[in-house]
Amino acid sequence: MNIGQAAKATGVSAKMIRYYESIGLIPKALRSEAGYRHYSESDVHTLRFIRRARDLGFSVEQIGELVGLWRDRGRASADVKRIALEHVVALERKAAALQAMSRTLRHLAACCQGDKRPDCPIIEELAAPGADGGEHPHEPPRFGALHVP
Amino acid sequence: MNIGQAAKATGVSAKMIRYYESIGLIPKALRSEAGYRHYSESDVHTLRFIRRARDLGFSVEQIGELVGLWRDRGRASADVKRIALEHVVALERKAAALQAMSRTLRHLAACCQGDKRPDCPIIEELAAPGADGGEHPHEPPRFGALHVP
DNA sequence: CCTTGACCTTCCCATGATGGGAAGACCGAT
DNA sequence: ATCGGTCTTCCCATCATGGGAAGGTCAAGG
Repeated sequence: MNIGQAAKATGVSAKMIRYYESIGLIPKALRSEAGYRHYSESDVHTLRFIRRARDLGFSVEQIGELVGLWRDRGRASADVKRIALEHVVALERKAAALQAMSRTLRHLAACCQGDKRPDCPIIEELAAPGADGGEHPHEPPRFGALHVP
Repeated sequence: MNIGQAAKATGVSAKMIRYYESIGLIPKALRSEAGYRHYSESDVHTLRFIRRARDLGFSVEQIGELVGLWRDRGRASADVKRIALEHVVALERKAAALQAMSRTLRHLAACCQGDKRPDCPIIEELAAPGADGGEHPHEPPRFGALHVP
């Protein structure tokens, strides 16, 4: 199977398959004489595994660990569970951060007339030094970056 | 005020202040003879506005629009509200995506013994072609990227 | 046999917002 | 004058992904 077929069969783009190979997430594919990559059913299986893990928001690094555990018949399910739960924590933290922003904005927007006049509590909040009791040190709430695919 | 002081006063790093200038989000700062950037109270005000907008998750592009509206005394609050509500929609969509992932993983993890044995529903779900009725076209759920700061 | 179109290869660049760091100039205080 | 802190610009890295160019390959049909 060529890379395009593998891509269609797994939902992982050819570009990404090559990328995963380049960073060592998957082993180097066998090549035809002409240099075309060739994929077996087993490779396709692995790629599907990877895609599902990506769909659950795991980073490539985490996926590497998961693939390793998947292959390891002697794995402890505790290791898998730990990775999963760490990810759950990260996901929920990020979701909460987004919802906090959303909530704030919805409240502000609810107070905004939304007409032709310029008065707007949203702009005022952004501009306002309003009651900024010690907002200063601005310890920026630390969350990791997230790419929601 | 030099860039370092402006950074401390606003919670926007000097690096980012230069970056915002380079992409035109803020006008080019006045320079001292030696080339040092100089910031007025008004500039600091703008930077604080920008930081608050970033804290609410607005993109730099949206912030550009918001700053424009802020400066525009003849603005229609409807324009501000529209930008805010579009952002709310995006935020909630992303939060929902994260929570869906989290929920799935939590369910799987709840069924995982988490002991020394290898059996693990998490790994099985990732590996399993399980009941994939037409998962095929893999229309990847389209969300934008998000950087939760 | 040759063309055509679909596919493959590698390589480079871009995204978005941010940080890291180097090399060199400058400023203020001792 | 010297030292520590600060400024300048420039380049590179992140993370996962896509775009596109330039060129090689393959299969089908003329």
